[in-house]
Amino acid sequence: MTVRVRRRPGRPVGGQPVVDRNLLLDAAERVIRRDGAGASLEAIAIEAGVSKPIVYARIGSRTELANALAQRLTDRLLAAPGLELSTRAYQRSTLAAFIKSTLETIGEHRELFLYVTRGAADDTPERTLYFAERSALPLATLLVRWRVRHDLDATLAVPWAYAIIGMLNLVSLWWINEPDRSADVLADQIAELLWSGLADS
Amino acid sequence: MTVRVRRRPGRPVGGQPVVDRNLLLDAAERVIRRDGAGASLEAIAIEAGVSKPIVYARIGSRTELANALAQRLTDRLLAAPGLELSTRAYQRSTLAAFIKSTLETIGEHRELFLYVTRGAADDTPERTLYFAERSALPLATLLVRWRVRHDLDATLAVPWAYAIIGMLNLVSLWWINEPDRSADVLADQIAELLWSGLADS
DNA sequence: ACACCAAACTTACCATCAGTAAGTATTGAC
DNA sequence: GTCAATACTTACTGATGGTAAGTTTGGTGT
Repeated sequence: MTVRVRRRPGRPVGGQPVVDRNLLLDAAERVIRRDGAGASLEAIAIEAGVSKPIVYARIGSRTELANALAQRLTDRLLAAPGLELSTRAYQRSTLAAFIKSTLETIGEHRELFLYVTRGAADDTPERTLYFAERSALPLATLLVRWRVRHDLDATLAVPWAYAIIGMLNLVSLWWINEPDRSADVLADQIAELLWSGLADS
Repeated sequence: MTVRVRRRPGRPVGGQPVVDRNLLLDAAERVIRRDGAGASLEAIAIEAGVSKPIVYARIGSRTELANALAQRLTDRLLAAPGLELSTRAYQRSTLAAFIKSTLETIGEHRELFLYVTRGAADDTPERTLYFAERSALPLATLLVRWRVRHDLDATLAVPWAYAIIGMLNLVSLWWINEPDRSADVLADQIAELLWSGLADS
C-alpha cells in the first residue's frame, strides 16, 4: 500500500527529467535489498517515484538493469585495498586480504549479489557471465603483469582469473549462509588453497 | 503448434498414472535442451503428455524441479572416472582428468546446467546453493580422507570443496562460450592452479 | 447390480510481471 | 497563439507460475 502521491501524466513542471539513470540504479539497489532478488521493475519504478516506462527509457530492460548493477557491484569489489595495479609485490597476505574484502563486500550486498549473478531464468550464458567477466578481466591483467615479472607463462592468466572469481563467488554465496564462520579464517583458508595449492609440501 | 492428441479429463483407462516422476524429469531435460533455461512448466508438461497440474503433483514446484534436475546433473558429474572413494593415491593427473570430465559433462548439458545453477530470479540463496552443495559435500569427504592420510589439517576440506566447485562451475560456464578452447589444455591449466598454487616455485 | 468414494486426470482460471502502445501535460520556438 | 518536441502516466498485452473446480475411471461395500 504505497501512499506515495502519484504524479499526474504529462511533462513535469520545470521541464527537467524527474530522475536520471543513476538515481534509478540507486532505487533499484534499495528495492533489491528490501524485496530480495525477485524485485520487480514496477517496484523499482515506484521507489524512484516514477512509472515503469521510465525505467525502460533510462535503462532498457531487466537484463540491462542486471548488467548495470553488476558493473556497480564489481566496481566495489575491485575497490578493495591492495588491489591497485601498482608495482608493489604481491604476497600471500595481500591475497588473503583481497579474499576477505570480497567476502565482506558480497556479504553487505547479499541480495544484490544474487540479483546480479542469478538474473532472470531465461538469461543467456553471456548475460550470466557479465558479472564474472567484469571481475575476471581486471584480475587477469593483474595476473599477467605478475607472471611476466616473474618470468612465468602468462597464457594462464585469463583461465586462472575466471577460476579465482568463480571460487570467490561460490565461497561467498556459501559463506553468506554460514553466519558463524569467521571471514578472517575463511579468507585465510582460501588463500592457502590458492597460494600453496593442493600438493602437500 | 503441437498436434499431440490431448487426453480427455478424467482418470486414465487402466487406472495407472500416465507418467511417473522420472519420466517427467526426462521430459524436463528434453525441453530444457530444446528451449533453453527459460523452459516453462507448461512446455514440460506437454512434452510429457500430461497437463501442468500433474507436474505439480509429481514434483511440487519450479524450485523443486530445479533441485531434482540438479541432483541428476550432480550424479553425472560425480560419476567421473577416477573419483571413486577408493584407497588409491591422488595425483595431479587424477585432478586434471576430473576437471576435464567436469568440463565435458557440463558442455554436454549446457542448458541444463544453466537451468540448475541459475534457477528462478527470486530463488533463495539456499536454493541457489543446492546444486553446489550436492557436488561440494562428496568432494569434501574425499578431501578429508586425503588430508588425514597425509597428516594434514582436515578442517579446510569443506571450504576447499566449495572453492573448487565454484571454480569449476564458473570455468565451465566460461568455457562453454569459448568454442575454440581445448578442454584438455584448460583442464591442465586449472589443475596447475589447484595443485601447485599461485606461489612461484 | 448399484451407490459411492477415491484416484488420476483436464480445463479454466488467478496473480504477477516484463514489456509496450496510446494518451496527457508542459516547454519553448516561430 | 499555435504547434511540435519532451517527459511523463495510464492502461494494456502476453507469458507464466501456481491453483480451484470439474470430469472420468476403478474399486469396494451392500
